[in-house]
Amino acid sequence: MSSIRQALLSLLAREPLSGYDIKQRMNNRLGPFWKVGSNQVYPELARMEEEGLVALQGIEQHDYRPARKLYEITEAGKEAVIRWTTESGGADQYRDDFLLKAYNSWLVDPERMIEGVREMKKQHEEKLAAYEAKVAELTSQPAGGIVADQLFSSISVIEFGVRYERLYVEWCEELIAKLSRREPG
Amino acid sequence: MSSIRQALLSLLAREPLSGYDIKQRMNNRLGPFWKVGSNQVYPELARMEEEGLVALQGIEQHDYRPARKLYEITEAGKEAVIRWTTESGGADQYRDDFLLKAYNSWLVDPERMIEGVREMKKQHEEKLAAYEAKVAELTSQPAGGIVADQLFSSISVIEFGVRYERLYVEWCEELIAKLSRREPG
DNA sequence: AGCATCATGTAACTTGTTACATGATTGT
DNA sequence: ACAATCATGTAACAAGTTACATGATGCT
Repeated sequence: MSSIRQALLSLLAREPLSGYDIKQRMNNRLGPFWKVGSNQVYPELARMEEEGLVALQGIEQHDYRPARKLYEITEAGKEAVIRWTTESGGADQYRDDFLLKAYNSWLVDPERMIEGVREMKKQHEEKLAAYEAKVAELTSQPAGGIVADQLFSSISVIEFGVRYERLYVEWCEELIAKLSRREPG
Repeated sequence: MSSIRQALLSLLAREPLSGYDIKQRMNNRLGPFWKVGSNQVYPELARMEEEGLVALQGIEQHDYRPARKLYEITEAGKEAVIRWTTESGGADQYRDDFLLKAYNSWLVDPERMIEGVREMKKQHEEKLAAYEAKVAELTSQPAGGIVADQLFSSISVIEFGVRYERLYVEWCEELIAKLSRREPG
């Protein structure tokens, strides 16, 4: 099963959404955790509707705006998400271009390399700040019932992001330190 | 520029290799950090040879075995790696199916979810052990000159892997603890 | 007898990415 | 005037995965 499909169903399991909503959720809210384009969202929604995993709940029309096609998950869709969520699968392989660049660090001038690492560090610091803000925002939200469980799940995931970015930043710092020692002078 | 191409060139920058060697290096040595199939390696090598980034160094023939086509990196190839390594690029987006499953944890029975998390934790513990062994192996290797720099680069990358797996295992443990609290009883 | 290893590759298929296309309105 | 936002989609291309194909030897 394709991963976008899983992502869409996971979002729709929480609330009815339009294709546009989904794109926003993925690119802004949880992004840059997962990015998708309209080309993936709309055709996949159509395919899932055909297969009965989602259903068109209705079409909203606000003034002049283009019509919003709201989709909701069906029972079959919910079952599919639950099945996938509980089924066991191998760990995804981690893949990052920048690690490959670090693997090539012996090839290039340390000073040049340090520049690149600093830049990367900065980018991850920004992500870290964004995730931390998001955790704070979600944590301060008082809620009960099913929503509390949803919040708990969301926070767990973003918490992972926070730690991941922290680890990345620390690793960059140490790499810079090590490369500095190698520098002539 | 495709990532496999970069991976192949990064390996060939260190020493001449055959397609088979490259596959082994990626799937065993550094794997499961990065997996490739022969379908990606051989055509890419051929393409890079056409473009003058690598050159056929010679063909080895040991007894009965199929001929080994040894490739070496050219000056143009080396320049391309260095250019790519020093050029700045956006941080890769992190993507992991299991996080999406965690995002759906509110949907499923906590006990079922805990099972899945335990399984995932185990897989990452295994990767952690493998990376730690690799770091130990590389650290104990005495070497000087250019090889020392190559070793330093390799260790940096695997060190990242060690920390990443450690973080993953810890996160799994905490998720299990949190899910346990949610369980009825 | 049957499977794994070494070593090369091809073919078919599924995913993901980049760019294009439309069209009204609100903000600069 | 020009860009951005809302909202839908299509088309063309690039990348990655799974399965297939060959053929000798060594191990169980």
